[in-house]
Amino acid sequence: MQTVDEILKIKNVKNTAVRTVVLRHLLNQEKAQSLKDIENALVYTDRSSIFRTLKTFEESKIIHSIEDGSGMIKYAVCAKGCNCDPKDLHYHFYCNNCDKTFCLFDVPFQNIELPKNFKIQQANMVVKGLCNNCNK
Amino acid sequence: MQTVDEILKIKNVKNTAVRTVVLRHLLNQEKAQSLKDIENALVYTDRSSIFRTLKTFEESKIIHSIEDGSGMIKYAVCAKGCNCDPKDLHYHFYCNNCDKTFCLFDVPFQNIELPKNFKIQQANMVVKGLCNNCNK
DNA sequence: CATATGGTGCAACTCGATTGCAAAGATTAT
DNA sequence: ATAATCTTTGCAATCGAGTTGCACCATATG
Repeated sequence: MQTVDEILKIKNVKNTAVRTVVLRHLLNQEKAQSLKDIENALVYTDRSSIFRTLKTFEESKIIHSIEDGSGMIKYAVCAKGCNCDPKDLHYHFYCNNCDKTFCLFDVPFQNIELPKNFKIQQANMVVKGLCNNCNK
Repeated sequence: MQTVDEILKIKNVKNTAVRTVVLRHLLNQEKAQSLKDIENALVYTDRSSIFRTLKTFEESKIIHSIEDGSGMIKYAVCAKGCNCDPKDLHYHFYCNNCDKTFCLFDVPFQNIELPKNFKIQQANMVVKGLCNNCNK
């Protein structure tokens, strides 16, 4: 696992107090986080600062966003070397029971045969169901 | 193509003025519609009535919703025989240029090997890029 | 040190989604 | 047919995630 400082440096994003604490928080999570999640975890950090930090991180491809249908956009740290290209796509899993969203980095992403002249640029793939913890 | 009356009857949903006009509108579209889209098209029908109609239709599996990342939930009529089970899943395509969302009924949905003990119930799969009309 | 650039915190605002409530319409029981 | 009940509809208000304006502060640059 890369450190906060390493990631910011590689992605050419200036290190600040808010950015450090937000990125550290994201790195420590096993599930994708919403703005609200982060806000609740970092009580002393302002919502709009977190918001802008997330935008910065997303533009710099430090994190990617996921629309899991919960009504809130979730964010997760990109895998090392990720460039958010189609080749970096992966599935996400949303647990209907515990409301967690995971990146399924290990599930191979299959090429989709699009209709003629359709061109893929990104994708938001969310599988919903029960996670290993709730499927009992 | 089934008629409005047939669909409502099959899905056991009472036929009303609003339901008829909303479903007819949805059947006539080639792309998935947001609440706003429908509202704009059906000027004389109240927003909240359309909203509740969509909820009713979704519960009855007359339509399915798609989160395409545009910030608005889109709705499309389910294919005949669809039960909104995993077997009925299909990909959606969101055009980054013209903002249309299509159901890709003809693209085979590939089985995804989930991690151990994860169970699929539904999925929201959105491929983003350029549609055949905009990819020129 | 002076100035410019960018980050932060607060408060306000936007807009899609949702709800409360009363009126209108449909259904069922008497 | 009429009364009682349940459902649908329209209007207005509310909710909440996301976003922005602005003033202040921190850091970098000359």
